Amino acid sequence: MPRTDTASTELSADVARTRDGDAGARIADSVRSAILSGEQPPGTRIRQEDLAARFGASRVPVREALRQLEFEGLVTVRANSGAWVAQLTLSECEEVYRIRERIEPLLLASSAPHLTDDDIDRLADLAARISDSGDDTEAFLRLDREFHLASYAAARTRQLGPLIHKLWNTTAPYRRAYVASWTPEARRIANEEHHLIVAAVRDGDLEHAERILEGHIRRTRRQLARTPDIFAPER
Amino acid sequence: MPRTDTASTELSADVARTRDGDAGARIADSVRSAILSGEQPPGTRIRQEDLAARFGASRVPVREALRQLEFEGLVTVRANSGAWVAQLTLSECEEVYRIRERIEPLLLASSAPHLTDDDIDRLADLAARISDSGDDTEAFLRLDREFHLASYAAARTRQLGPLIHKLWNTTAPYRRAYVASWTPEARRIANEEHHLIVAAVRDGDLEHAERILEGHIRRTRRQLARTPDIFAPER
DNA sequence: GTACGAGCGATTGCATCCAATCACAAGGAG
DNA sequence: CTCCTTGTGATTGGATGCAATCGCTCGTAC
Repeated sequence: MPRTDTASTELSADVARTRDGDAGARIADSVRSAILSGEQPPGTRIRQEDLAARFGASRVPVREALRQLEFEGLVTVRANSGAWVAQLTLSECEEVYRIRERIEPLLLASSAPHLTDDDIDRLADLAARISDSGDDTEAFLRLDREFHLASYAAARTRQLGPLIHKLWNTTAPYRRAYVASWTPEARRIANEEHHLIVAAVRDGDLEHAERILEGHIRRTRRQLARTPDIFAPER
Repeated sequence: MPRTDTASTELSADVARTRDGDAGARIADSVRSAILSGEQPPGTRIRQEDLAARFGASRVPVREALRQLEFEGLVTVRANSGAWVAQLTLSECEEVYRIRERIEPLLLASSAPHLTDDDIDRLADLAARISDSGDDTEAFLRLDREFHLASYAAARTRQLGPLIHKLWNTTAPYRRAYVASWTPEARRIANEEHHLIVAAVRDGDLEHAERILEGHIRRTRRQLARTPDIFAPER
């Protein structure tokens, strides 16, 4: 694996002799982005020793990292057995979307009043770039995430923000798969909704922004069932 | 500390020579209930060595337990410094309630269709016993929690249920304080709402049940600001 | 040929040990 | 008298090592 190899040297060099008090968090960060980037798809086995070697650390902080990721829903740990990149069933994924449907509008409403005009200009720019991304799925995923998270960035919230971040992350591996399956029409609608959100936010019409966002997420949820094969079998 | 002492012997005896693969979880369970019961109020320092000694374990599983509790929002860990029982500011607590307001109705709606008549009878019984609990705060807290969680118990959900459980837990130490400050009138309204929820569930009117529950939580949230002194100072 | 059980390797779980860091207190300079 | 500095004790962070557990293979009985 040449790719992970370069990553490992870079990271172990970075980690090697620092003692900032939380090596586990750094390891978790790295594993998290590996999962989010699709480098490690759901179901992949994660061995503690491997990670330890990759980071030049012992298995103790690795275990902490795995625990952290477990509570973030990105990793599944089975006692005395091992850890795997978490798999979601279709209904679990729909569940996450139903939750997001209800609380992301709340976060947007908390953030929007604190967004500056510059922030909103940046949102508009992102929305435009998403529209221009054509059928480049990776670009869409990256920009879409950036757009929504930027719209929430001004919220001064210690509970809701991190929670929603977590929900985004747990479904991230699957977004990649089902976004790729969208029709041009579905993408066009999503793009429209982005622009509508920007307009509502700029207008200060929080209720309207909330409603569009709710519909945006709901519509996405209803499209999930179109690609049931990407999910783990129901238990 | 005679009280924690008895607890310690009991627990260490229980834990002593089992190796079921997750001592950390067991330690976390115990610390969690100590926090939820009010035995360890917010702000209490938690020393790893103490816990390790109490459970006859080393500090390694204790650290895992603390991490777990940190991600549950019950404990705050500062690197190289220590762990404390988490403190909430008033606005953080309100945030949790705003979240619950939006997603607990969803959980109720997921659960209600699967509740048997016996389950609903039991809910009605709990609602009655809550009404009868007078001004016994501890009884109210226990029964109220039992009532709501029982109303959610039939939901077959791997994401939403645990999340709401977590939200309940993070605010538990404060519920104790502000419920004690409720007027008889406030309690009476809460009791009414419990009965209304039971009636709506029995009737199969999910939308109505959702609306009452939402109002139930919102009303509670708006009463929080009446006891700002029990919360940590805003940062 | 199939099903069951014992043995072995691989991997995790936990205890012990050492080093790094922080909080606090005492001392000295301004 | 106040503020900064320095050293010491207490506590956490992480590495190493050993024991328990699990999955797998191979052999054996039916």
